[in-house]
Amino acid sequence: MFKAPRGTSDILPQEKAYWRYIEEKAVYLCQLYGYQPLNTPVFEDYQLFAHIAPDGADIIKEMYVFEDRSGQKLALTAEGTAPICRAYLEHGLFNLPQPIKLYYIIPAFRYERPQAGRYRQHHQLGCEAIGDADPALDAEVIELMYRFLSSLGLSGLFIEINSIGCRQCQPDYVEALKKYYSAYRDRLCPACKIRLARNPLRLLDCKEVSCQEIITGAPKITGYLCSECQTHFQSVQKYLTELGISYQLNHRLVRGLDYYTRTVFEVKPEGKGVQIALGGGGRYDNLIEELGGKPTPAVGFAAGIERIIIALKNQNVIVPTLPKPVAYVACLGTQAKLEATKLVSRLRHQGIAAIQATGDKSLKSQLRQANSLDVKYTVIIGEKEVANETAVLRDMSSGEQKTVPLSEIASLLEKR
RNA sequence: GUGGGCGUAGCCCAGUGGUUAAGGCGCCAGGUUGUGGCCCUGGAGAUCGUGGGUUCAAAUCCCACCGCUCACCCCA
Repeated sequence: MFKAPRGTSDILPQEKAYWRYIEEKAVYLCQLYGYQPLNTPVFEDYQLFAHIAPDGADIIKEMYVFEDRSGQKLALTAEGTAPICRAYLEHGLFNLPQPIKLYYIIPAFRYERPQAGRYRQHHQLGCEAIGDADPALDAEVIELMYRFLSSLGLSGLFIEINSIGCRQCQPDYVEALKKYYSAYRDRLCPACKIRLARNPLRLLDCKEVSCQEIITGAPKITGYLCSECQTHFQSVQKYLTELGISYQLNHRLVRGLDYYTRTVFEVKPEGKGVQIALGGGGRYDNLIEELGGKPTPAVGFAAGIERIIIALKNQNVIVPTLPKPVAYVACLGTQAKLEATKLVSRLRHQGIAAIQATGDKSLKSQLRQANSLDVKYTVIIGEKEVANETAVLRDMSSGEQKTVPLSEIASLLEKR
């Protein structure tokens, strides 16, 4: 038997209730904040993603890379920001008044070992504000992300923010960090030895007990920010405070993707066990230039839909169920079935969700099915009703029923 | 990529070497003549994840692979 590939899953109707709920909230809030939908393809030129992280980075190694029949090297979308920037450039969106605000819900693919909240195909809601360096946008994006998650009914969310500087000041900090760490080289965990050489900022993120002490004494990036970055970061914080968004400064927060500059942030749910980030993002003022555009500042976030669903379940948030059919049309006999078929069609044309009994089931089993479908009404058409051009309309919760003219069924149901 | 736990019908699960693999949920059909939800009765549904091995005999022991899961790594 075939199974869904590892790290992927089918989303069954019951699960879809969560998706509907999340997507509706997302679409509503995004338009409320002035973000417009833009969808990018599920695969892109492989080279597009080469810009989001250094060569040896995991996210590059974890990409689904393949060649199509023409030999072009492609990759399944690994994250949403680079494709959005590509589309921004490709369609000349920089010619419109800036900033451009876009959102998307797309699948993203990473070949990694699956576990809770980490899948080979997952889905992200992302929002990007491109073309303006205003710290008010950083705050707006953070507020939007926070509001989105809390409006879903999630509680205990906490936001962490940090600034990782810009091309001017970050290198100074990285130097200082390297210098500090080189004194402890032999005490570092194996992973950190690699980080020291390859991606020193990630040293701060290490969870190894033996490295904690070293991290504590490490220089903090906030001490190395250039005056512009400092001012920017302070403004972001001021805006957040004014907006009533509470946040925690975490000078150890760095993000895995290469393109981030200045503001970075994450949202996590409180609770025991691992705290996986529901969403994260930051400013990426260099990415568009790296992709071949003019220097263009931008800021955005992405939230993981599957992770949000996990959090909703953990917190026992009740989500609205998917709509149920209103009427079930049962029938007895060939002639009745014909009438039932016509009635169901008429009901549907009038916007009344209706289900027709199919097969040759007994009335008993038809009603059983109606019951399990949780319909409000069952319409029963038998020999007698066919002869009289009537139908029995049964209210499934009260069990009351009456015989009415067939032609009136639709309008009777419409009123309820 | 590293390490731990697990893998019995659609779902939950009993069964740790020996006749036709148990139960619950769900599903299907009945409980007289055209009526659901409760109850009762019956039925269908399992190559016991896959492939090897040990043994007279394996769902039960061993190995490999696959998958699930948890932690690490990384990330949404």
